Amino acid sequence: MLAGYYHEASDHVPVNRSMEDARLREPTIHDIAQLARVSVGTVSNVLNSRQSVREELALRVTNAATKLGYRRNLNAASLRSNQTDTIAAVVPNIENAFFAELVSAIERLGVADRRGVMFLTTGEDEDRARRQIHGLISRRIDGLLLVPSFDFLPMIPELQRYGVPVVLLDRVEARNPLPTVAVDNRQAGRLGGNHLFEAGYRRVAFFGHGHERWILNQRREGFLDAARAASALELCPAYELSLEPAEIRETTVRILEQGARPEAIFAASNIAAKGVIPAIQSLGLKVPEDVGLLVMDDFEALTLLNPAITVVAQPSQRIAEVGWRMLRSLIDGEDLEEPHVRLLATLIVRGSTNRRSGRRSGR
Amino acid sequence: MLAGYYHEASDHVPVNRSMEDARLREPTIHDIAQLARVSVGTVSNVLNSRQSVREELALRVTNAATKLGYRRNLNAASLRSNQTDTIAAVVPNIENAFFAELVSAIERLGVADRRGVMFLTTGEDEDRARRQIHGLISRRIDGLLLVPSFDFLPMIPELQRYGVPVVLLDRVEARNPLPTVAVDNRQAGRLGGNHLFEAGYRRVAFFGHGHERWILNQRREGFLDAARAASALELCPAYELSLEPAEIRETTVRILEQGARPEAIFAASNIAAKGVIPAIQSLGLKVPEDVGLLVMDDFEALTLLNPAITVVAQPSQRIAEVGWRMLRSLIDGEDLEEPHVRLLATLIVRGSTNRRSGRRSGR
DNA sequence: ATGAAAGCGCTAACAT
DNA sequence: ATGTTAGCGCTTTCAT
Repeated sequence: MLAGYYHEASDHVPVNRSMEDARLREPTIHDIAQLARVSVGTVSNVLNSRQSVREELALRVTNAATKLGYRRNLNAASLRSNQTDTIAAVVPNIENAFFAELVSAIERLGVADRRGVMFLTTGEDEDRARRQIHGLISRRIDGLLLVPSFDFLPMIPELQRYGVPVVLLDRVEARNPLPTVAVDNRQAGRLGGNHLFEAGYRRVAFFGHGHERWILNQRREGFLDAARAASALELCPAYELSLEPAEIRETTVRILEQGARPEAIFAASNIAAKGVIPAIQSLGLKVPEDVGLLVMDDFEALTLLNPAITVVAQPSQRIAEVGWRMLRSLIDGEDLEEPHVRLLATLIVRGSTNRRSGRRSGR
Repeated sequence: MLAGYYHEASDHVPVNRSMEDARLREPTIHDIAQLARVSVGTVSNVLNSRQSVREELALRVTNAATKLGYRRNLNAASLRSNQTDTIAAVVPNIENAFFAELVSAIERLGVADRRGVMFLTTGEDEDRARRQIHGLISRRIDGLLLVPSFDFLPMIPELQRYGVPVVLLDRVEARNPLPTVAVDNRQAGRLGGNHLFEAGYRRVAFFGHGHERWILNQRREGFLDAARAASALELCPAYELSLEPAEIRETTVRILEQGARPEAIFAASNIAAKGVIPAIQSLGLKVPEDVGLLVMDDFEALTLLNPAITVVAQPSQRIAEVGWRMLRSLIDGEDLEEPHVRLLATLIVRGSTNRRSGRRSGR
């Protein structure tokens, strides 16, 4: 044996790798062990601050690691330890500002928590979603935060088998086999409705789009709660549900042109808003004098419009935080005290629902 | 040896892991091999369609794999093969629509190419960026697409040492030690300038913001090229550079209130636009009659405004495609025929620069 | 407290 | 064409 991997004494060590080429190869804990004259076990313990190691040895190890420019090979580590320090977040897309915020918040949590985060989008495509999740299983991620954009039920047994805990975010129904975190959509609808009725609007049209019927219904119920409370129910019959994005614009135009034109519009999602706003503009109607406007889901364009649009905002940051905490509990094998969390939406009043003062400058 | 890894018959098959608990454990290629009565080598060959395997055996293997619900352990595979089938994309943030598009495009390429993509953002924070990249090295990713938002030069030796090829996107200077793909910012500035001057505007103010001085200068040079060509140079002295987003609004107001008010504004980035637009609104000026507006970098809000805003758009999709192709070449050990690619920006004319016809409805 | 050695699941080199 | 086996870099168990 020509050039022992360890020093000459021991002899179960590769021949073909001496210290010389440790400068060329990616350094391993063996290189560190050799340089610091300790065993690989000790190196591992020091680097992961696991067991108590004599301070002097620990110093030798960290010095050697720095000197060699060592970077832990997480693939090797997780092969052995069965954890990857990686969690994944799957959302429908990131062009939607709400998901972009959610994803950003999750990433910040990951950085703070020293865990890697893998983001994937499904593009609302079931097949792609399936492949993405298979990829995640192959990478043996520690956990998954998922905004369902497809029928994920068939995936549950597989995820379970591979020990991947899942927390569902945002698009979740009442009863769910997995833990969930979402906004209270009924409260959100009520919040928006109350504001409109309190602002003096009576005949209010409610527009949604049809990606998630169940959520939309919740928002609508909340809106109707508010209408009932304001005794405005009979005055606001003009609401429409589950329109496709493209249809929303046409429908809005049609409804705004009819005899008893709605005094205000509740756009129940940002996609709905993108149909409603051009419709209002195309008719040359002024907001908020001719028609009031309230949108659910904040996004940047709404603050750039003149007047800026009043919104009911989802607490994306809080959703991320609570979801993250729940997922961590599951990863640590703890039980969840409350597997279904609903968070409150908040109202941000801007110019578009200021009925009394009429249009004001953008200031 | 009490409990051999392998079982009695062939003597190298697990004892403590019989077929029974293969239903409980995560299945491995050993389980498949046993069930299909072939060797692990053959299983590996079939699953990775590497060598020619007799069709009957191949079928037995794939059947067994399906039956067991097998998912390849990529960590183990890459430990051995030194490739992870994963590339990473690092961008400053994803709230910026341009980066969101870039990231989405990269992910689509990843799906098509059957590679995992890890996204990370730096939040323009150097320290966070460093940690993110260390995390990527620890995961031994195959390659990196990076939008620099920090001084990445010190990271290059480390990335090189760990054999991670890098392609820089978007924010890149003239001479760069790494391959780059970006829009031709000078051409983009020229394109926007030409359009404004051709539309009849003479006194045009140019606003940028200061995150990437070099890029901004390029856009400004292009704009000045156009001014020179239109002999409008002496008529448009009012341009400002490198303002912070917050300042841009104030500065815009100040300049629009001065005597020889600019007839049009070229907002050289989407961040600049977010200062310029509220400024124009707050003065009650009408676009495009009182002042024309052209923005570099398309984003959604610009189409929702009335009139919609004319933009010079970056080819985010193309940038992603070219960057991806270059990275793949590097991963495959090929040489790049052209390491610095510049792509053309495109002009999208909307209502905000239609000087002659004045304001029109949003249709 | 430290060292030795087994082995995680896979690929690749080699043998047949 | 198929089987056998070493070993990737790490963690972990067991000795000491």
